[in-house]
Formats: sequence, C-alpha cells, structure tokens
Amino acid sequence: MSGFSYLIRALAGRDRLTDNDRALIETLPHRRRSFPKGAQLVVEHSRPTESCLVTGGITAREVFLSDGSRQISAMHVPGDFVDLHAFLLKLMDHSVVALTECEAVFVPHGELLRISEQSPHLTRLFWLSTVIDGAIQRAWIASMGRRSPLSHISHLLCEMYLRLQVAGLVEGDTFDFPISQPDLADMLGLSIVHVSRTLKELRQLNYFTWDGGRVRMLDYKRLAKLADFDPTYLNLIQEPR
Amino acid sequence: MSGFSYLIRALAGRDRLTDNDRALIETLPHRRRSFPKGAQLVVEHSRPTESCLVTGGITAREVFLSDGSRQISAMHVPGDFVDLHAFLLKLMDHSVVALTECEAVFVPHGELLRISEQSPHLTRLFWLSTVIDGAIQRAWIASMGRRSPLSHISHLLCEMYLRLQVAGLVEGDTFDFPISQPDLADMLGLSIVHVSRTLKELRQLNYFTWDGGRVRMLDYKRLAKLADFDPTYLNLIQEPR
DNA sequence: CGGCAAATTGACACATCTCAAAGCCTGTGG
DNA sequence: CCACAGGCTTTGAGATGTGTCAATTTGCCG
Repeated sequence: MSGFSYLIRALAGRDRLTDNDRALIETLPHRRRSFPKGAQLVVEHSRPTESCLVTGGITAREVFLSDGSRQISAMHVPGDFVDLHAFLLKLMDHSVVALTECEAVFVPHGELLRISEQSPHLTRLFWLSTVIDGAIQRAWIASMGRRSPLSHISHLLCEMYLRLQVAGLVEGDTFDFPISQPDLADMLGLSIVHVSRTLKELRQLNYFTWDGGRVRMLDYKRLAKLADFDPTYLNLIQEPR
Repeated sequence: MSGFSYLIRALAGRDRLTDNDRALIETLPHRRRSFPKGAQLVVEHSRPTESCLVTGGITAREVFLSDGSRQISAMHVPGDFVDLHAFLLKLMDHSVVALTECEAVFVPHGELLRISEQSPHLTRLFWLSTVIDGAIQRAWIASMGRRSPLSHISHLLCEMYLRLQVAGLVEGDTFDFPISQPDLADMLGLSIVHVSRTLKELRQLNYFTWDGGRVRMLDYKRLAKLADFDPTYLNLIQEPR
C-alpha cells in the first residue's frame, strides 16, 4: 500500500480523480518517517523544503505564547496534507506535533512546484485541501467563541467522526481517538480541570463512550443536535473542482 | 484606478509580479457592486458562481448558531480576495457581511478556472492568499483560546494596523476602523458589556486612541508586547512563490 | 514493582455574563 | 431647525462559569 492511498481517498471523496491525477500522486518522490508521541514533525519559525502528509496517527498544529501557554489550532488525520501550507508560506508560523505515535510522508517542494506547473486539476485539488483546512478552522473559531464547552466537545467529536470516516478509520460506530485531556484543553482553550468536569457531564448523557482511547458513537444524531453540527464545511461531496 | 489595484498591491508585497501576472489580473472580467453597512455580499448555504474581492470598506465572515448567537471568523480589508474559497468549496459554509459601507468586485468562477489553467504562477499567488487567510484564522484561534480579552483586542489592532498598511490605508499612525462594539464582541467571542469594559481598561494604558471610528497608534511597540504579537503569520515578505 | 503522566475531585478565587437602566450619537421626518 | 427613534456605549449589581491550587487516584510503561 502506497503512502499516498489515504490522500487519494480523501481527494477522491471531493472530486473524480483521473488516472493521470492518481499517477502523478503515486509517483511523487518522498521519504517516509515515523514519530513518537509528542515529537514535532515541523518546527515553528523553520523554513521547510518539504511538505508533510499524515499517513498514520493524529497530528496537530500548535503555538506557544510567551507565558508558556499552548494553543492547538488544528488536528490532522491520515490523508491530510498537513503541511501543504509551507509550500507557499515558506516560513512556519506554528509547529506540527504528533498527538499520538504517527507516521508521515515528506514531499520536496520542488515536486509540488512541478505539479503546479504541470497539472492544473491536481493543483486545484491540493488548493482545495488547504481551503478545507481553513473551513475547519472557522468552525473551530465559532466553537470557541459561541459554543458552551459541552457543545464544543460534542462538535469536535462529530467532526472527527466524519473526518475519520473519510479516511476509512471508523469501524461500525467506533474509532480510535487517544487524545489526552491536556491536549484537549489546549484545543478547546479551557483548563484541564474544566475539560475533565465537562467530559464527566457529557458522559452522563450517554451519547457516546470514550474509554481506552477509543470512541463509540451511541447516538450521533442527538450529539450533533447538542453540538449544533452542520457538516457543510467539511465538503464531503464529490463535484468537479 | 482599476478595482484590482489593491489586490495587485497585496500580491506584490508577497512575490514579484510579472507584467503578464498584472495583465491577467487587470483584464479579468468583473462587475463592481456597492453595499450598505450590514448587507450580506455572499450568503451562507448559497452556491456562488462568482468570487468577490473587497475594494473598499471592511467585510467579515459570519455564522449564526441555532440559539441566535453570531460568530465572526475573519475580517477583510481592501485587497483581500475574500471569497476565493467559494471557487473551490462550491457551497458556502458562512456569509460575508459588510461591517462598514463597502465596495467589492465580483469575478466569475469560469475566469478563475481559466487562470488556473493558464498561469501556474498567478494560481499559486491566489492559493497563497487563501493560505494566508488560514494563517490569520489560526492566530485568531490562539487569541480566543489563550489570550486575555485585553491582549486579544491588542492583537487584533496590531494585525489590522499591519494589514491596512499593506493596503496603503494607514496615514502616519492613524487608520479608519469604524467597527462597533457589538461586532467586536462577535469577533472576540465576548459579551458586548465585557468588550466595553475591556476597551475602557485598554484606553487607560494610552497605547492608542480610538475615537469616531479612527484609530491612532501611540505606542505600537508596547501594544505588540501586550498582545504577544508576532507578525510572521501575515507573510509580509516578498519572495518567490 | 516503581515512577510518572493523566484523570478526578473539592474548595475557593476570579472572570465573564446577564439583566437593567441611563446617556449619547446620528440620521430622519415633520 | 427641532423632535424623535434606534442603535451604540457605558455603568452597576448580582448570578454563573471557569480557573487555580492542592490532594488523591488511576493507569500505563519501563
């Protein structure tokens, strides 16, 4: 199995891929690397010459403020071309960190440049993937500003449920999601203590279980209602782009 | 003066534009429209066939939750190709609203498609502009999660100061910024009352004045320090992309 | 088995929201 | 030119939400 199969799956969910598109992706020169939990795949203020794509595990974008506090601004699952941004931004404004043990594939920027010169269609699909990241970030902003912690966590779980489905990582109604409460707190913008209390409250509703790093969706519909969840922003529709 | 001069200025700040790039932009078919304060330029859940570019005034992206609350996830100034997203996303996950009286230019998606087929370089610059929007959103997420309201507002003012400078809309140390406190509250994720109190506290520091919709920067350096502001994410550097 | 990070709980402090009222500013119509 | 309406801004008081600190328990990994 190629390191690009998750990516191909994710893109194919948004637009029909030609054989040429597939071939261009599958023949991309790259190197594969593994990272332990907590390792940084890409470091803030660095100037990468390659962009990385998650092929296993869960990664996040993080920044640290000068008082030592941390904020996570995005989570990425297999198939996400996490660091495509760097191809255009050049200088990293954040780090990419492994929230679980994970695996990623690194593609030289020169190859991305070549794709952008040779295949307008694939370029638009790569562009699309960065634009979907932006849509997810806007949804996170709405959650942080206007959802209660209860609703915010619910929204996050609904989102991850669908995103992991795209990657084919949901089995029935369960999926691996071994995210710690400290990491969760840094995503939600809350204290660890409050995350713990909110999860307790949420568990009592029995819309899902979450033990041993594995989530089981018991009542997605009610959870989505509690979260005021509208999946439009995930662009889960296949259409010409 | 063409409706595209702000855009050209913004792009030229990030990479050297060829004569061909300029010509392609300047000859884009388009229509120009004006909007009163409060009008929606693009409506949530619609399926635009054109993308809009702000050429005057300030616009924002907004979403409403089912309880009636509103969150603003981005602000856009002249030169920002606000709705370039829609070219790829197809279905709007938010609205674009005029925070002040404003003017915008609408470009048909067919023309953007043509550019993406004909000019890889300009395509990358358009792509870049959506990726910078994403970087700004990540900075907003960090502000919402981990900055105090005092620091959050300071950060926002530093950001707008630099972004309006790019557009050439800062005169000396002052710029128009006629944003109401209700709108600010919906950006910051706070109540109107708290915004009022925080602004009062901030004014007492004398780092800036803000009367009659006009901001004067008195001590940008101290304000940036209070905000923990690092402009890296705005990509204000000209380099080959 | 031991050690360390994660998760949980309680008590208390503090930040922020809600509600309510008053003052201010601006544009409009008489 | 004035009166008025409506939205914005400010202020106070009290309720609620969330953070901090500290201690305990749990669970995992070496």
